[in-house]
Amino acid sequence: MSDFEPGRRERKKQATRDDLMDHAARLFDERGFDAVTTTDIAEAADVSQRTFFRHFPSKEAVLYGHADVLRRRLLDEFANRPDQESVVDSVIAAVRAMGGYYETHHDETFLQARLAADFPAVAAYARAYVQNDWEHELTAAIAARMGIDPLADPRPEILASAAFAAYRAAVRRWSAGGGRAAFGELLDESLAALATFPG
Amino acid sequence: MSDFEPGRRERKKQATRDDLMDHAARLFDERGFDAVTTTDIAEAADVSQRTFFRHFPSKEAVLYGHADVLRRRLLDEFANRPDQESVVDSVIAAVRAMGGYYETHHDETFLQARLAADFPAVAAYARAYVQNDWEHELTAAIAARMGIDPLADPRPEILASAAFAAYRAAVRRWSAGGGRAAFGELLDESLAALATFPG
DNA sequence: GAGTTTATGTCAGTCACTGACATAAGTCAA
DNA sequence: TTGACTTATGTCAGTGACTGACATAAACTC
Repeated sequence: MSDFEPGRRERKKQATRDDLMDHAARLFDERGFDAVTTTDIAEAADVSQRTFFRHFPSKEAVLYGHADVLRRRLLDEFANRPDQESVVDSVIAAVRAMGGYYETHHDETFLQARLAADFPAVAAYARAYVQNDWEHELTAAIAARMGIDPLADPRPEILASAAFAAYRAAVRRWSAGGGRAAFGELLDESLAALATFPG
Repeated sequence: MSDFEPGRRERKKQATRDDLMDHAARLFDERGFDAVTTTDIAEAADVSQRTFFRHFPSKEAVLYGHADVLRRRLLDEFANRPDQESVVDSVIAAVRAMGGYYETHHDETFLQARLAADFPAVAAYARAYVQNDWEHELTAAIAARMGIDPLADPRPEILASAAFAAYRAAVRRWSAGGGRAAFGELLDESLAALATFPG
């Protein structure tokens, strides 16, 4: 299938990328976002600062290096929902599919939430790049499923945006509780409000 | 009332701020966002670059110097809606109240839309700071009106987020049409999808 | 083993943004 | 009017994110 065994070059590249992400997370955790420079991260991973920026387009991006994994979960789940299901229920299931990542990657996701709460630049990046990307892709998928043009009809965008608002509300509650609650349950509670909107 | 006649110092400060905004808009319009430096803007307004950053926290912010005017319209309109009106209708009216600004300030708002379409940093700022702020305030107002805690109940955030998704959809259609359509009508069409959500 | 591709290092540069200190203009009271 | 104060601005020096250009060595291909 698509899981080709990559060559040594590709493996080393991935290893460098993972190293950068790991050391960045550790340093951000220890000192906070602002007190860590991209040079600090690069040196911790034993590469040049230039290499850091070849792997990540910004200092914020290294914190969300797995965003594409979540995006894939979202879109795969949506695509696999049965056709007869309502679009809202499919959207709920798709966003719900992202929730599992918070339980299997607790430290990573909780660090993201903590830093987003403490550092406006992190929150802005998450909102304007990460979530915006997810929302945009989900909007396109919804429109395709509905057979309409997302540029002409605002409904797909509204639905996707509402779904991610529920997602953010769940993250906020989870983060406020110290990350101890089961994220999946909070997300379910939050998404339930969608099904009964504007309830 | 609150419209005190400000003193000369305050008037000069406002004049400097307005100068910065005007020259920034002109330069952005002529050259695009990236090709204008904060020093360019400061020099055009005949002040130091340091003064630019005393008035605006970032290069992006000068483009949205009137965001608080729109925020006020949003919140004032929401607060003035009759109590017996449904919350969704009040939200629609509140967002609708922002629409008039696009007609009285066509060049300014169209420039914002054009730059946001062309420069990711502008779009990110608009989304993560400007709209996020409006959305947050509207969320708080909705929660107060509903008598619930916006941190515990996701519904206010979902509603506010859906409303601004409709707003963005209207801006996108307006911008794509070269700003020639009546923004208020596009916004009305977009917001109509809210009332029938998830229609 | 030769030729090609590419991930990385090095270097120099731009520019957004900030703290510290000095100054002049505006404000307010005696 | 004068004098004390507040504050908007200028100047200066600095930090750090991010980028283009060029060189090199490792990995890949044939």
